[in-house]
Amino acid sequence: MFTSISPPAAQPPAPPSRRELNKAATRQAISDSTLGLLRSAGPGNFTVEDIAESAGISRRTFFNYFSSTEAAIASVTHGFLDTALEQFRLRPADEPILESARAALVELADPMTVAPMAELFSLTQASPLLARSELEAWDHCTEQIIAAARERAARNPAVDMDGDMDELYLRSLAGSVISCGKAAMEVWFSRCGTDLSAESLAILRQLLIDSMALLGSGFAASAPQHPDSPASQPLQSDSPAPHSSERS
Amino acid sequence: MFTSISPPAAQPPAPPSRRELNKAATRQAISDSTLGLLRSAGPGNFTVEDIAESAGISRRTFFNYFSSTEAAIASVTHGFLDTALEQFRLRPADEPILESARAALVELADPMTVAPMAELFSLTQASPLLARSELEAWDHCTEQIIAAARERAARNPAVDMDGDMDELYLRSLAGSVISCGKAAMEVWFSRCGTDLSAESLAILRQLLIDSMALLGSGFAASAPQHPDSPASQPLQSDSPAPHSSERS
DNA sequence: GTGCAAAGATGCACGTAGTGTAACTGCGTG
DNA sequence: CACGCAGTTACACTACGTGCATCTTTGCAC
Repeated sequence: MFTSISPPAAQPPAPPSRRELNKAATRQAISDSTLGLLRSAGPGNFTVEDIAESAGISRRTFFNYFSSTEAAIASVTHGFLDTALEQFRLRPADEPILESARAALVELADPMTVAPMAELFSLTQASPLLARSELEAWDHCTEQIIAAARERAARNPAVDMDGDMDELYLRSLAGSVISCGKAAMEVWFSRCGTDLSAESLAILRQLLIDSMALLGSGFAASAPQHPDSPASQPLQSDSPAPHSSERS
Repeated sequence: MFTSISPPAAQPPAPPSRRELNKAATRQAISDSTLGLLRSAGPGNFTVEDIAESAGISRRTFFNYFSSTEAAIASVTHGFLDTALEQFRLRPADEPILESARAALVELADPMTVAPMAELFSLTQASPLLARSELEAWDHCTEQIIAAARERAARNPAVDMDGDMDELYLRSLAGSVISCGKAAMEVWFSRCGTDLSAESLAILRQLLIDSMALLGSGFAASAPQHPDSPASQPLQSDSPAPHSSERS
């Protein structure tokens, strides 16, 4: 993937200037140092000055990149959710949102992608100090999904956007999707910890699929009385997943 | 509908001791002073010392009650969500969770209950500073719902709790319910602002009902193509709640 | 009432978080 | 090479949150 000759004009693809590079490197160094201290010292047991020293920068510079230690830590979550959003955005516009979400989430069950998240989960266990920025990250992702879904609908005149209903619909759906994805992640971690083996990732995939299926089925309109009926049809990850649209 | 609120509470029926009373009064004074400053100065434009002075206490005492200004502000949201949880908990144990949630949420559409929330919404508009504690409050409510639902299931041997599925089910459902309730509140506020008239509350009720219906129907497995079909038909609270389309 | 013990409020000090500001350094450009 | 600018750094300052010692209030027994 050589982006040929794109001097400094293109917006996203080719600004490999020295300054941008240094900035990215510094940002990464800060993030790494923060994670390192989180590992060695534990949450709440190190200061911004420690991070700065570890990253080889000044305390002031840290705040030029992140507004707080929590923000630096949450950059992991942001990166994780950004890949999900990326996947979501390049789904076909006429696809049901739930199906797009399912597809995007399943893409996350990849070693390189979940590894940082899994470690973050393990490091922030029983530490409400860090929960704040995490919640913010998920909430931010919700807003992004709303924006993406709205833009998708705008490009898709087939669905009539009744100005009255769409706002509630979009916000409810996006929030629920995020909540279910989060729930799947939480259950997965509580079950598999930081295990990144193929079986563990398969479980994660299935949990994500199941949570989306629960959402799509309206949670079976009741309690999970029949483990076979509501959402556990063993649909495997890469097969087309017919996804029978269950309308009422 | 007078819920016959007797002066003391249920479990702690007789602790009107002087100490408890003073503590409650101080706590309320702090909360009031904080809200007052939020009104007069705006978010981020006053310090803990200002609150303490306004409440007639010392700065140190403030921190004996709240860990931060945000926490003091979020006490409003906590109170709001606590009433919802209270309603949820006294629903019959054999009722579907979604229906219980719907009933509990509709109870919130009461002037005395929503008034503080509505004002908080208006005061914290465009202020991400306060969003953190708000998110925490909603998240805390989610955990409470999970706990309540789990306890309910434990007392209801009819539903078999498959140890494998229930965790994902509970977390997904609870998170989705909260997300939808939140979405309804947000839409309501963006539409009605701090209007607490009967019509406005009817709209809120209907939004809450609609969001739960969306959830129960699996979001119609698609986009809201038919404004009449997806979620608005079955239940009307007590007023037709005329839907007026306004678009930006 | 008086005395006592515990709970709570207060003042003080300390470390840390963020932020404004001005000086400084290295990269990009003419 | 020199200039301009993005980015870094040092410094100062306000505010936050907490530990600790002290003082005041409350509850209780006598």
